[in-house]
Formats: sequence, structure tokens, C-alpha cells
Amino acid sequence: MSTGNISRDDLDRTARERFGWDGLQGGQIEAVEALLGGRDVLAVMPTGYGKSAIYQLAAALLGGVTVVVSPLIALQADQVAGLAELPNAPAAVAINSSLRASAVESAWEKVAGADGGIVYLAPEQLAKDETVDRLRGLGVTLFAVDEAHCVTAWGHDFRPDYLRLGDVIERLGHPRTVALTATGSSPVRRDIAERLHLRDVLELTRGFDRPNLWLEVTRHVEENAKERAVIEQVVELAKPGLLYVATRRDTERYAAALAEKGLRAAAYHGGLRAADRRAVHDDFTADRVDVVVATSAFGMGIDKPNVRFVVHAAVPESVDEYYQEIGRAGRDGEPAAAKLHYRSEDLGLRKFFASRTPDEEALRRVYKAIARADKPVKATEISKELELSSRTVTSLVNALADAGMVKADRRGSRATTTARARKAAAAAVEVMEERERIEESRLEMMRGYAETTDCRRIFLLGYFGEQHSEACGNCDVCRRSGENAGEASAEPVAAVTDVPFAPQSSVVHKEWGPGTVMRVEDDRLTVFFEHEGYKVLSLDLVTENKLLQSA
DNA sequence: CGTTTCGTGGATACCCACGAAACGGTGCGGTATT
Repeated sequence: MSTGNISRDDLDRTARERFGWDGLQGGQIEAVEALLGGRDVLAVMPTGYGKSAIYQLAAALLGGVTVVVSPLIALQADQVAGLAELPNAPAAVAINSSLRASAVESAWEKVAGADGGIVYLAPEQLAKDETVDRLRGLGVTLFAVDEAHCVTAWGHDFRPDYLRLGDVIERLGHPRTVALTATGSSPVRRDIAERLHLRDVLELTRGFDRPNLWLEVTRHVEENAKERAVIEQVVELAKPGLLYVATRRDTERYAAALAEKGLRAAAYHGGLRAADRRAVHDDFTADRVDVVVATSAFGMGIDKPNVRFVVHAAVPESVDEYYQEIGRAGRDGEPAAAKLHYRSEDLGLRKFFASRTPDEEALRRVYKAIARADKPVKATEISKELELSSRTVTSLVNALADAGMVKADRRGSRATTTARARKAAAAAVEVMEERERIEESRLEMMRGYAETTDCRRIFLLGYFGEQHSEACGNCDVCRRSGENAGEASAEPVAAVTDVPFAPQSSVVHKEWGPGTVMRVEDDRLTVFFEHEGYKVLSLDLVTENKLLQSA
């Protein structure tokens, strides 16, 4: 099929005739046009905005084989089922470990047909040479990465195959690539674009501000008092809603407490059996429960319009994650509440999850084991030989790879330098420490949100690189300042002008190196430094000591 | 980093105080076992 001269009418017609969609939104049209024109696309749009339509429509117009990388097998199954119901949508299959060998064969045959089709794969499938070779044989016309923030959030030691998607894209001859996510601050977006090796990328951000969400933070000193307040609040709020907690045990505890108050409450976490998870998901979708009490496992693929609240009993790991989680409320545009219960002690658990205390000794041993072999060494071999857990080895190998000391793929790891073990380990330690600094700075920004004395929406949008100067009037801070002024409307914050460093501009710090200005206030700057993470700088000190140069 | 659980010592209180140790999130795939 021709890719050069497709008009918007053609797009609309295809959307209607093949998918049964009534109309396309602005960002969707631009994204599809860019893909047809051969550009890569990074689309940042909320769930429910129609991100999947972008690659589905492009797949139909381009023909051939489209690969969709998606993190959860359950989501893939839903997408495949959804496409199967449409009159003339492309053939779609999901290939994963639940299929028998014969089912895998017939799935491949289905997309190898004349019109091609869509193959949903988890990144782990693409880590196998067999899968990549097969795709190369078929010829991939479009590569889509759904929930693309997983590349940064999950790649380093949890699901390392995310980090290797960039290489997979290269090995497939770099077909046009689209990355889709519902949230992502600009450092996250940049990381996605870099890790996936996106080229000539069109970045589209749509539907970011959510003015119908009421934003509120309640601070607590005592854990018990916090728990009581959370339960009382959830009982009061209009249903249905979501309560996010920090641990699996808390999901059970809070759900039991809410049930005792007469609510239909269900606990949800990653440790539940697949069937139970599915049941909670379905019950929530069908309004058979009032509240789901969940860890961060609950959320992806939830597209429910009438969620009236998202309450957090503890802080999540970053503002990126927080925004993603509260974004599940009020999709219907009606008023909804995003309420955070904050104890500074709760940051401790997140700090623990972010900690990556590098073991230099273990790094040296791992590097030696890789360097002395004359062929690639697998993580499991290293793990056995050195009596380290495979998780530990994976994380150490990834650090060595990020430091440029080894090259890792599915066959195993090879040394790429002749550096001595001591030097290689030191470089990897530096990488791990840098990652920990960045993670902790992201957490510090979450503290910043919880403790801010300014309009919460200005803070959130500023974190995502959108400079707003007018207070929103729909958060607890604005309401309080409105009351103090004896006025209904909040005091507008003075617009910041005449600042030498504009938001999103690139700068270089004397000590911390390159960074991007995220937010400008009248007396301070928030800058994201590539190797340090977020830092808040006093504007006076920056000016006096010439700490920052424009880059 | 903070909270909960466990073990011990000392006490005789219908077990308490204290310190050490354990635990804490996100999912894929493939193999072994019913």
C-alpha cells in the first residue's frame, strides 16, 4: 500500500470502514500521518484517549506485519479479542508461553497471510533469537511499544528485556516505531526515545491537564491515625474508587477494615492467582465492588470512566507514577478526587525499593567470569558458579552493560573492553550509584508535591514541563488560600518573566553537568540533571555564582 | 528506611521489655509436579 499520499479523508474512511470508529482525535491523526510518512512517534496520551488506535490504524494502512510490545499478557488478550470483534480489522494474535507449540505455529501463519496482521508480544519473547529471526523473515513494517514507560521503570533489573528492545528494533532493520504511554516527565520521555533508538521522532502530548480532579494532601504523624483517617475518608467518598497502599499485607488489612464498614471492598496485588486478579478486575469494571484496595499492580488496562476517587494511603515511588495512578479517576470528565495521605516515614519503604547498594567485590567476580570466557556467558551460569541469586547477577550485568564494559543479549554477556576487573567494577558502581541518585531525587520530588505550599496542579504540571502560573482553584492549597483571602478564587501566582533559563531549556552546571530546566519559580529553579536527577536551585545563588550555563 | 515479628532474659505483672532479624513491589517464561 502507498504510504505517501494518504489524506485525512482516507484516514477517516479507513477508521470507519475497517474499525467502526466514528472520528479521530487531533493527536491520533498527526501520529498516524507521521508514521505513514516514515517518522518515529512518541505519543503521551491518557488511557481512553485512543492510543491503540494509532498503531492499529497505521497497521491497517501500511499492511504487512506490525509488532506490538505490551507488558501484560492479559492486556494483549483483551486487545486481540477487541480487534476480533471488528468487521475488517487486521488479523491479530498474541504469542506467549501459554500457547502450545502448534498454537504458536498457527498464530504465525495467521499474520504471515496476504494482508499481514498484528502480533502482540511481551519483551521476553523478543529476547529469543527465534522470534526475531521469524519477524525478520516476515518483514516488520511497524513496531509499536505500548506502556513505553516500562522501558525506564522496569528495565534495569525487574524485566531487563525491556532494555534490549532498542537492539531488537535495529535487528529488524528499524521499521517505523511508535512508543505509547499515558504519562512521563520529559526525562522519562527522553530515556524512552534513547533506549528505543527512536529517529526523527515526533513527540505528541495530549490530554495532560485534568482540571476535574480535586487534588488534596493530608499529613499525618502517627501511622494508626493515618489508617483511621484513610478508612473514614473512603467510607465517606462517592463510589466507586481506588485505594492504593504500599504492601500486599496492607491491601488485605484495609480491605477487611472497609468490608467491616459495609463496603464492597476487594484486595488486589501481584501475589494473587491470575483467576482472582481477573475476577477483581471484572468486578470493578462492572461496578460490583465499591473499592479496590491495591498495590501498584492494579491499573494498567483499566479504562473505567466513572471512578470517583483515587486515595493513596502511602506515597508512590515518583510523581510520574502518582500522576498515572490518579489519572484513573474522573475519565468521564465529572468531578473526582485524588487524595494523598502522607507520612514522611512512608518515603522509607520507597527508598528501600530504590536502593541499589553496589557490591564492588561481586561486580569484579561477575566481570572476571565474563571476561575470561571466549564465548558469551549466560546469567544462570554466572549465578551458579558464583553462588549469587540470578536477580543479583542480572542487576550486576546490567550495570556492567550500562557502563559499557560488557555487551549482553539473550545468548549471554561478552566483555567489550580489555579493562581490568577493578576498573570495570568501579565503572559499574558509578552507574548504579547514579541510578540510585536519580531514583531518590524522583522520590524527593514526590516529597515536594506532598509538602508544597503552592498550588498542587501548578506543581504537577510543572513537573511534567508545563509552565502554568495561574492557581487552579481545585486543590486544597488553593482552597485554603482562597479562605484566607476571604475570596472564593485563589490568588494568582505572579507570572515568572525575565528569567534567564526557560523551562525545557538545556543547561550545564559547573559540578553536576548537563541538565534540563523543569520548572521556574520566582526564587528557584528545578533542574533535572542527567547524572544526578532532580535538584532545586536557588535562583540568587545560580545568578551570583554563575552556576549554570545555557547549552 | 521503617515496621513487624521473633527470641531471649528476667520476672512472677493472668508476660513484659528489649534488641535482633526479617520483611517489604512491579511479570515474564519454562520446568517440575499433580
